[in-house]
Amino acid sequence: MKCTKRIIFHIDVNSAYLSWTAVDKLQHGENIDLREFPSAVGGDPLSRHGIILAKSIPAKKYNIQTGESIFSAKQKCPELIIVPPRYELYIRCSNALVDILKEYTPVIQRFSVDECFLDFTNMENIYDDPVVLANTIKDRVKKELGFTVNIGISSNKLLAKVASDFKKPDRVHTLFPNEISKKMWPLPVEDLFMVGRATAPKLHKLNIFTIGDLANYDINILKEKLKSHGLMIWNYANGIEDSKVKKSNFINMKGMGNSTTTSFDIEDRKTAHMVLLSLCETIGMRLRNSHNCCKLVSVSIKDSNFFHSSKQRKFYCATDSTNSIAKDAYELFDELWQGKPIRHLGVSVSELCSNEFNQLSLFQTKISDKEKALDTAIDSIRMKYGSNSIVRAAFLHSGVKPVNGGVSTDDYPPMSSIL
DNA sequence: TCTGGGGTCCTAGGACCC
DNA sequence: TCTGGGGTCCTAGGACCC
Repeated sequence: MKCTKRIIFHIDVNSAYLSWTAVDKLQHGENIDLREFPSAVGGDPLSRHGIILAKSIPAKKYNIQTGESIFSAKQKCPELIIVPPRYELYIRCSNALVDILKEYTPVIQRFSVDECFLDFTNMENIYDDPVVLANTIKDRVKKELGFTVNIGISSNKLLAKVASDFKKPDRVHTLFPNEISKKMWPLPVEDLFMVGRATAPKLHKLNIFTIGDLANYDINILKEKLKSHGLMIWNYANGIEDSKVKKSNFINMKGMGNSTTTSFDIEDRKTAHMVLLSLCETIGMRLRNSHNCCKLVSVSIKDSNFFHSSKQRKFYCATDSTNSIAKDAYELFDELWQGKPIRHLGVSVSELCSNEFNQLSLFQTKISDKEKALDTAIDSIRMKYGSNSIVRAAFLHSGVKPVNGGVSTDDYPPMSSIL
């Protein structure tokens, strides 16, 4: 069998949320460029969303970490500039980037809002040098869109992704198999994809500190200590990975969820139910929008001490009705909740199936045609006039947002944590 | 003024069936 | 009548990613 060498790019927007805000401000006449100052995108602490979502390169010098509280970031750097997140802007910027990338290859996987994989295998007749091509793309994005990207090039997705994480910003790096020992093995093991907060200390205990240590470790011991995860990261450390660059879409989506940290602790069942309903509104819309039904509903609670619990239940009849999902969510919540003050509530659905052949269960009553028509009518009003254009009476004067999570009318694909 | 939200996959224990 | 095991499904929790 002929074995052609694959050419994979991984494109990563540098400090995406922050850069996109910076560029937008410059385009709207502001004369300071946030990227040149210690700055960050962060939520509002008053509504208990006060964490750092993205930081500038100067902010990085103060050891400010994504995910840490704004409070602690300000202690590290009192002059840190904080700007609020703007998700609609990010989606627009992400789409603009992908529009450019599509001109170079149709084989694109959107891995998240700011990362893509591109496949250039068997295209050497069109592009003879991948590094030249990557520089062309990088410079064009910078010129036309105003933000910078890093591009990693290799023969598989894992190595391309590691390469794009090398020196930033505005760079192209290669990491082909013959460069692994020189460029990847000296890096700390926590720089490897899938070695996170829990795995790193376990590896340190085994005297593994660099990716090279991991690559050359006894695979049998790793498998014994870390099960299948041990084998996977050992393969990664050796550059072994062969997943395809796959077009992401709603068809292979496994589940969807919606959750929120409320601005105050919830202490009564009625308010909790209302928040659950507002979360179900968005899930129902997204299900119907993607022509899916779900068979499993799950509710999660984080109490004011940050203690998590969850409960799930299977439907024997797949549904996309907001009301029936909400009804199940209420029941699950009532069985789960111990009465402690609630900080965060979530609803998620999984075991999705197409809504075309909706099998009716013998044990559950049919969702009435009337209810279906109502969901559809509400969806179209919200698509047209916004998600708050139509609101359930129960929410009036309640202080609870009637629709939580917003309505996505575009086709921005879901993200993934697996290659 | 302390700690978000949205995904996927894996594991372990118990139920249940043969 | 001294305690089997294999398989599958369900559930809760945890790990990882962005």
